Amino acid sequence: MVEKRLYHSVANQILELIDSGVFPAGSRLPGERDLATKFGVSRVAVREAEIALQAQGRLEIKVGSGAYVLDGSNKALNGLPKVGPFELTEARALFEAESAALAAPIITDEAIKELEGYIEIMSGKVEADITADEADEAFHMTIARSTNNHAIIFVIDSMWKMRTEAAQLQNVYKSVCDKDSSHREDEHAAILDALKNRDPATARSAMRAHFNRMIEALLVASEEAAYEEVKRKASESRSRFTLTQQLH
Amino acid sequence: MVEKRLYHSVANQILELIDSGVFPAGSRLPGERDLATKFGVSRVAVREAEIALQAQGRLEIKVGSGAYVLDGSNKALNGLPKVGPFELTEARALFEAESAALAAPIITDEAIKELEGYIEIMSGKVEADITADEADEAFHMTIARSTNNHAIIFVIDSMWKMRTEAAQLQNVYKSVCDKDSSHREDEHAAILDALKNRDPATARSAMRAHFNRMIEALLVASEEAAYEEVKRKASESRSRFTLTQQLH
DNA sequence: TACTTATACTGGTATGACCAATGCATAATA
DNA sequence: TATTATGCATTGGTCATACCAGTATAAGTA
Repeated sequence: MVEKRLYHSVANQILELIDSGVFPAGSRLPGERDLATKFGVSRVAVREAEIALQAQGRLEIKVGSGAYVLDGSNKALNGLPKVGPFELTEARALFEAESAALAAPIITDEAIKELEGYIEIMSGKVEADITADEADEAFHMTIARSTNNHAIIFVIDSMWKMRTEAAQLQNVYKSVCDKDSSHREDEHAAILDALKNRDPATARSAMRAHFNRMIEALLVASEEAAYEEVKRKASESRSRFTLTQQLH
Repeated sequence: MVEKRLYHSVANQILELIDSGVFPAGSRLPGERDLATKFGVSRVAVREAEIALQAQGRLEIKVGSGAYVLDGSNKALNGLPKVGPFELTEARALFEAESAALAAPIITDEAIKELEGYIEIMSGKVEADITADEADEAFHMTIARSTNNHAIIFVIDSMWKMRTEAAQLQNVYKSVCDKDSSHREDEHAAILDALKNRDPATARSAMRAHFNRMIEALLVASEEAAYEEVKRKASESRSRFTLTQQLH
């Protein structure tokens, strides 16, 4: 990873030390002067790094005492929480369905046209300067923006920026998304259709179905995986989610 | 406002200049050296302030060129988006209702007890080291945590941290919350009751009703207000929200 | 033993210096 | 004249050093 600013690099090095257990939560970091010599940089760089980490909620800096490690086990590099693919998809199913329902009665014709464009890009029928995945995100964000509700827009945008915690989970997630691309078209078309009809209830259920099927695919993929951790999360997610499905 | 670190103060001064229109979006800030002498601080303090603002997405710093103001008209001091009370309550109605529905089947007895405690605190029947408002927030966050879904917990927590953009709107919001305190007890009791019965559908509708009533109160209060801006947002919010209500 | 005090830390801030990237005015060129 | 090359002033990035103000702990005192 290339860092433009030196303090980014220093911050990442500090995070590595924390995550590797050298400095567990609650412990005190070495002084800025020590870290500076240890990393071969000036004290300024260490200060800026620690300030950045403090802003991300990973450190608490006490004057005259030191910098203390906060429990950041549930936080990713970007400050957003670490979430597994199951709970992330579950949350999306719930929230994006409501987003679609809210958007349906008030979505503009321009937004509809935009959505049609993204679907074409995802199908690969037209040339575009964005990838299919980027078009996927744009599709969902355009619906969110159509709610005209900034809180909803922020929330859904945040969920797109969250990343899964573990590498193997992320790989499972990615492979599912790839295999999913065929279904994706139909499901997006169904969502768009409901929006065209300005039908909130259908838009909601179509969006739910979209994510529900993604969860099902995730469950299949995770059961094929060799990791117990993945299987445990799968069963957790399934027991909750199946119940919710029955309610709609 | 008391700032612990100097760069906080400097960052706020820079933000004031931006918000007051001295440096509009897209414009270039004076050099770090100029700002340092202007504010009567060292260049280090200015640098740290600009780094913090960059992390908040308010500035873009280009080496050799300068610091450029990004459009932050929709962002509050804490980095979260500025949202009006209507859209915020609307988003809460949607998302927290789903949160309650998801939590209902799996909420623990311990969490139920905790919720009962918060209700007692809000009613003023018991002494506590937290205020009624803090108990209110704790009530909702406990439900969110009961979903066991970190994405949902993060989202609902974020919405509690959002603040309304304009002072007059905030006052309207606050006064409504105060007048609402009597209803609040009953509504919270209804939510708790549904959770006790592990009934997702009822929990969802009870939570919706809770926020729906708050929106109604907001609309009444805003129509009494003298500001056209408030009235406009009220009508916007009502036209959307009434429709959504019919769907559940 | 209990309390005060001295001292060696810590982070916070300031200053001045130098480097590399940038951008613009100027000069050299086609 | 239009275009390109060049030089220099400005900007952010980094460093070394110094000093200040809290903090914590060991030494000293009652």
